[in-house]
Amino acid sequence: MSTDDLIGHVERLRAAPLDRWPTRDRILYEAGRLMAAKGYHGASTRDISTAVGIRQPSLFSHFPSKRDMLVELMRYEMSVPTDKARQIAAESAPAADRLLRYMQWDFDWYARMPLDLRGIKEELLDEPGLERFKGELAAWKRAIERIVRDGIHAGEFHDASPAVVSTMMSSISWEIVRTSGLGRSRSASSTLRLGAAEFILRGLLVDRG
Amino acid sequence: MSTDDLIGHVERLRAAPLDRWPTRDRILYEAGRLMAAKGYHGASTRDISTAVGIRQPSLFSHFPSKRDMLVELMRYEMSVPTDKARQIAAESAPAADRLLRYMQWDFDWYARMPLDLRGIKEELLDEPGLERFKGELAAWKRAIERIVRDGIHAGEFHDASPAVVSTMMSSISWEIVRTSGLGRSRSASSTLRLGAAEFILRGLLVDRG
DNA sequence: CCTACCGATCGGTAGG
DNA sequence: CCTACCGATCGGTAGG
Repeated sequence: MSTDDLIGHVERLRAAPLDRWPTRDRILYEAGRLMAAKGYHGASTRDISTAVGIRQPSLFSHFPSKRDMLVELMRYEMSVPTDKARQIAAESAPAADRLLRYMQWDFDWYARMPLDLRGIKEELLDEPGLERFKGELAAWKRAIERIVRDGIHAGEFHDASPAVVSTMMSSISWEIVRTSGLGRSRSASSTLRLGAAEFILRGLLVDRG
Repeated sequence: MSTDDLIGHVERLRAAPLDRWPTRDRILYEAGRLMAAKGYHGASTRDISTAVGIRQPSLFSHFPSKRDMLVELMRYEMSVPTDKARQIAAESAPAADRLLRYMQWDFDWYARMPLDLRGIKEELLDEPGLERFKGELAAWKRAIERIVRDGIHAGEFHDASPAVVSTMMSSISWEIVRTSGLGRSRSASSTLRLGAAEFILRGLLVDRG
């Protein structure tokens, strides 16, 4: 599935109640929830199947292995935002515009994500078969830091460290993953969403509007 | 062990080569490293004992259970900084002073930590027997946000969201845990350490010095 | 999507 | 700190 297909699929899931989701997506939902609570290794395939309401071996007619559930969640967590960051970084609008627009898209993507991505951690990229996501993570970072560097070069931004900015941004996305999502309270994360983008821009802009 | 004892113990570990550490600390070191790489559940007691160079059952003459290794690591990760934050928050110096001083201490604590704390995640607080650390996490947050609120009230700081500030700060600490420590490169984290404290203060201060 | 089942590995104990 | 070993649980397969 392409990035646009994944985005469209998420829209459809958001529009339907959980018990109307295809089994495959319900498996992904419960796998995400349990990996968030117990970690990837701590969430057993029996836990997942019980939550879905099927028997453990039935999982393997939807996914060839537990790892493939993780790979699918990783696409939502990482591949889609990386694609979006690359796309916005390549535009020619002022850096402040691009950075704000990306942050809004990013924070919104995670805040409205119907799957639970809290268990999808960077260390899992060391698991065999997940190495390819390391390249995507690096590409995301490169895209964001390119926007910051553009802004510094154009005199819009202070001479801040691009790495500090990308770090703070991904930390905030992660915090949004942690505090929002289906079934969790969104109020804390909505304060964060608005406050953080403003805070980051305030720290960067030479001319504070 | 009290907070001061833990701080002193860390100083001593830092001063000695790993192979001169007491077995108990070498176990903690390898447990931390492996939990960072594979998660708490993914790091088996056999993995840990092999890394230490002893047999698996020998671990249990140093720790009553695997969970107790986690509890000990949690003390370094959480109890010590919470104590320090509470202490600095209670002082009467200007908020900007206190905030900067705490950030310097905090970022330095994690940057020079000889144990690997990357596997010590907030979700683990839901494990049975670890609930008490939830209170410490809340106390840390309360202490930081009290400093920010003091600063806003005194007119030193903009009317920012205290929750956004504490979130950004803990995200940065976490990033330092991820990028520094024994055997990892410290250069990225030293940029972050200096840049982030400056960035946060710049975003807060009414009068940008 | 089910029942029946596999070999491997888990955390931990007994006893020295 | 060791050897020997425990019952429980793991991810996954066979065959319908």
